[in-house]
Amino acid sequence: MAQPRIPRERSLTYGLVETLGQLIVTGAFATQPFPTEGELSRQHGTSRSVTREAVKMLTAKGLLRARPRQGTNVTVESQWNLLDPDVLRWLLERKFSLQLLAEFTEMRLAIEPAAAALAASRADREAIEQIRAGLERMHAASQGDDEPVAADIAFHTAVLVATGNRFFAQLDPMINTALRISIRFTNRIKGRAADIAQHEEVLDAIVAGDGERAALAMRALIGEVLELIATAQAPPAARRGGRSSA
Amino acid sequence: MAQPRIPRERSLTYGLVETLGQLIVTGAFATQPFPTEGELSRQHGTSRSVTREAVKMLTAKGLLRARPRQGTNVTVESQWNLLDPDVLRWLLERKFSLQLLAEFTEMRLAIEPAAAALAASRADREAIEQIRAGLERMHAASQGDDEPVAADIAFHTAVLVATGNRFFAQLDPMINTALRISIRFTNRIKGRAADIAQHEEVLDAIVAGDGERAALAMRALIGEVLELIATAQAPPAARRGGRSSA
DNA sequence: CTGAGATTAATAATCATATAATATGTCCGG
DNA sequence: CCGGACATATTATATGATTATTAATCTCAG
Repeated sequence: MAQPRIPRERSLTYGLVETLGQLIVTGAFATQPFPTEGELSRQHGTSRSVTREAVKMLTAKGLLRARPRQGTNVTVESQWNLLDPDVLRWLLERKFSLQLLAEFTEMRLAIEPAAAALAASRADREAIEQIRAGLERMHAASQGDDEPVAADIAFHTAVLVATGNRFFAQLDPMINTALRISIRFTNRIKGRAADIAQHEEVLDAIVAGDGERAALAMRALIGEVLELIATAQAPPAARRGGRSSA
Repeated sequence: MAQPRIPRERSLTYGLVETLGQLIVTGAFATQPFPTEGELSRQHGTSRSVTREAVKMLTAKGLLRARPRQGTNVTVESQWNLLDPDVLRWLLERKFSLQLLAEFTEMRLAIEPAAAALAASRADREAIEQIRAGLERMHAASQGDDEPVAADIAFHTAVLVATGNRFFAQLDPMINTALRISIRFTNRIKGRAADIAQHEEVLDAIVAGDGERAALAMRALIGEVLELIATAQAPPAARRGGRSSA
């Protein structure tokens, strides 16, 4: 009679959202129709309440659309809300593509230099301390005393917050999510130590209140990432010794 | 026994989301605690299912947080997802502030010039036709033959889509929502006819494939809006004949 | 008095079931 | 061939009961 006491770090509903979200983005329902409410409940052993709420959340993320009698359907990919950290994470983790990573980096190239410039003109002492703390974590990480990915993310988050602009700050969860996967990729290509100096340049410019220089430094930083991705995307024939792709 | 047949354009759940969302952003629960599940059902005459699903959607938008025993609470404003069109609309319509509008425009200033540059380098014939169509609607609107707000929005949407970058395209619903209110404001300050030429410059640059010029033109366009807002925000003493604010 | 640990109680989370509303297709009469 | 009545599948809504979680309270040894 005693339930197995499965400790779940999240509720049943969120667990189901996670499971279904990953299935959807990987195209599990591209050929077969999306299950009906009752079928979902049976397949995943959850009540209809839980099922319904999970479907509702996925609808809010733009992945599903439910209508009476017609059933629940997966929407076309262009309607998926990439700005939602969950959706973005599912795509990058379960259906990774350099193309998507390139598009994401392209957007960072628009956002973050502007954020650095705003930070230079407006960051208060506390905000600058946060940026500095991120940089110091990167230094520590290069010595093996901190987690390099977390350190890098802390730096970029601090810059976004330092803008004092709520919209830039709101982009943080999404950028953090993608950055985590992005770094995983770029780390395989080049060492981290090299660009700590570039991050330092960004901080210096912000402290000096020089928005233009801060933007340029940030642009250089992200531009390099974009180039790395573009290189990896280039047809293998253009690279030495690459395996032919077909 | 016949139900009153109230035609509801949206479901009960979405109606409740709308109602509660507006109440939350206007601070209706700043002093009093947020009602419990059962109380909400009674107050709004909806079932617990509907109530729960509405709460879940507002949780996804970052406005609420529900925990057993503690109840459901309104989160701190910094956690509200401004990138969600609903949240943004509620804020701008029900709790308008020039400060928020300024921050939004600041972000457009980062996004849209970059989008214009990308469009210049990548837009295909179809995408350019969409931008041109938007511009032509603006012309028509200046003659009273179209809706000026819709025309302006169509133009900016077309540029975002023309980037071929899914992230820029995804920003569209949010920018559209805020633009609708933004234009309502700036229209009160200046006539629209003046800046059609500037929009034309953006299109010309994109057609010519000149990303830098396209970005500059777009930046000028949005920069003017930001200046308008900044002027309106300036302390009344700095303006001629303004009423004292206290 | 104090603090750690056990107990209680309030509330969301989940489950189960029933009814209503709404599209979608089918069939029949014209 | 067409249009409307009707059947049907599925989501939407409603309701009551049970379970899990956790803040608050109480207990009691120190």
